[in-house]
Amino acid sequence: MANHTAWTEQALDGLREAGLRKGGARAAVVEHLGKQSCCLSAQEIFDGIRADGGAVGIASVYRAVDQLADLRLVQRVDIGDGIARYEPAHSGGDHHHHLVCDDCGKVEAFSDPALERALQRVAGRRGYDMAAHEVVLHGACRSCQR
Amino acid sequence: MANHTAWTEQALDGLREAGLRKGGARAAVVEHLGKQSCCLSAQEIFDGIRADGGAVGIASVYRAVDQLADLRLVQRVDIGDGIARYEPAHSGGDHHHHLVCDDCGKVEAFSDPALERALQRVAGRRGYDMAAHEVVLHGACRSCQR
DNA sequence: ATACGTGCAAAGTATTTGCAAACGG
DNA sequence: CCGTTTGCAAATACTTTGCACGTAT
Repeated sequence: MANHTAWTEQALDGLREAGLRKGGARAAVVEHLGKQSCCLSAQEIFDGIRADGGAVGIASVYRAVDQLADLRLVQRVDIGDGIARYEPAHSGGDHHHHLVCDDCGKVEAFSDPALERALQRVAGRRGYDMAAHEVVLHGACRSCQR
Repeated sequence: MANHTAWTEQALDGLREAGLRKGGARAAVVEHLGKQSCCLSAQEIFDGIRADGGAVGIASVYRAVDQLADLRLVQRVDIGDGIARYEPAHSGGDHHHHLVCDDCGKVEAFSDPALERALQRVAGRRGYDMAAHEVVLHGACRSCQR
């Protein structure tokens, strides 16, 4: 489970290979994302870094997640509230998607191999070289049903 | 295939049942959406109605799609560019999802029963009463690969 | 008649960009 | 050193809201 550190290093490596320097803000964003398991908005990343004593600008957070997304090191997640969220792109087995409760706003993660297979099949059938994909389920969670 | 009209009527019915009056802007949005098969942004709906000679305000378009989404008559689609899109919610067999080419920006629709089954299974397993779901595949389309 | 719907313009939020100073290699 | 990165503030883009007027029922 402690592959957070693993992702952090993989991300820093990826940035270096892309010819990007390791500035303070970029490193702080990578480190903060590496500590999280699920998706965070730019504002949440910004607040989190500040809470840890870091002094970054929100613009740098946006620039960092944008570059990381371009390099496929982070996955952009859109749960439908108009706020972009970002999470480490797990090339390995941690890959997951999201269940959103429209009632209480809770966001849960899930993963399902059959779903992934179906997606691969669809992409192949259409001749797509699939770089990423996103699945969001909306509904009422168990506790919100009545 | 001419269930566009069918959806239009279903949507107007739904609005009436919800106690909403049939104002000009709302009707124009429903009619315009009914003519489309795939997702449109608020701006595109606005432009389309204007092109047809209608005179609506963009605010009314946003209000209309918002109400239609609340009534589950339209599905909100987020393809990752920060612009919300909307399309008729096909309760029937027209249900589909989207393939986005990150290179040329093309958006294609697809549907896959195995995918739907996998989603239902996941929701059931987690005790979710699934109201909607969205699947977006990103990648390079056949023509953009080289 | 009266509450609801609409259009416009102003406000609000999330995100991007210009730029001079700080910094990494 | 020199080009990249950063933080700030201003700009932009999409969406929402306030309000006076129009309209459906």
